[in-house]
Amino acid sequence: MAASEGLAIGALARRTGLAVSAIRYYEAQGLIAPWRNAGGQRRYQRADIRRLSFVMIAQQFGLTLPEIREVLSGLPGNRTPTPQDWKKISVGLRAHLDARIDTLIRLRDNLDGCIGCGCLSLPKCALYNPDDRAKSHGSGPRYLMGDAPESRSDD
Amino acid sequence: MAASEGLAIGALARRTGLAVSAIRYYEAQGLIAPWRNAGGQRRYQRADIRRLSFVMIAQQFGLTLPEIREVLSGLPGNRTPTPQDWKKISVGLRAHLDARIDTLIRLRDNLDGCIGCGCLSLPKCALYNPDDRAKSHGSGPRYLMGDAPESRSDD
DNA sequence: CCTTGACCTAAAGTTAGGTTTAGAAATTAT
DNA sequence: ATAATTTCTAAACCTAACTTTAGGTCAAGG
Repeated sequence: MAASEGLAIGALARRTGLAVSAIRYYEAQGLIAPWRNAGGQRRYQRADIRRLSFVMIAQQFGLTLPEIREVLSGLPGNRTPTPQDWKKISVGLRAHLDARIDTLIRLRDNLDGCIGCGCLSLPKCALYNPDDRAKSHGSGPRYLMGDAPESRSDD
Repeated sequence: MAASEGLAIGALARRTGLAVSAIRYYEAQGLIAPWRNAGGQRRYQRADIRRLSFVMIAQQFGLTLPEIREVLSGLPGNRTPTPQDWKKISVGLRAHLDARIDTLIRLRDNLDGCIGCGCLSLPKCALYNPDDRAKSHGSGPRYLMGDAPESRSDD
């Protein structure tokens, strides 16, 4: 139990609730950068607990790992982040979340308008053009709404 | 151009904007059930345009394909769905959407509360327990928030 | 010293939602 | 009757975000 040797990966895992394999994966994705001890094992700073916590929260908000890496790059590299530093990058998260909420609310309003109108399959239906790409998760269909129907005879 | 022979898969693809491969995939997932013509090719009803449109909209709302299949099972099997039928299952969508919006708003409020408090890594932070599983997309971490930290010494 | 548990790397496997490819058969157009 | 499209199936491939496995090393306790 050396005082200032840093946390081993297992300890960090217990502190964050993440799997050890996930922490190693995050490192491969450039989200966290431990140093190595004499034996080649990873050692982490206590501040990394907070860093990983931030990653988990940002994921709940729907950000991808590359996006989170981008946000984290807003932290100072030369010193341990202060609460102010965290606050600064959290504001970016807030904006992201606001945008997602707005999109969903607009989608819901459109649905309300459509529930009664039976237009569900017309290309002009508002639900088809939420003008945000609604960037679906995963690697979804590339051709979503690619081209217009051949004629205007509808179904 | 036979009158009542049904739509070929390519025609349905053009009408919906989906890729042919996606339509076949949806069939494999039980979302749509065409019949076959004498030569073994798939033929679709005009009502299937609307069915697939519904699938696309539900996806934008964040439902998974199994969930969509479940919702679609609320349609009558013996006849072509009427606007009333569509309206009925759309109400279910609306509920789903409401729940998602509520979750995000609660998440946002928690973030607002946390931005200043610097608690980002404490297990008791509200952001850790949005009590909805916040079911992340993909096959995410199995151990999210699995067990509590060993001691209460925090970072 | 020796054993046990934690750690290491690299590679392969997993899920969701599809796409791509390959080779063959059915349709449609000329 | 051809030629050009479409469509068919099965299997492999793709991305994201991880987990699992295999085989070997490090660290701590007795």
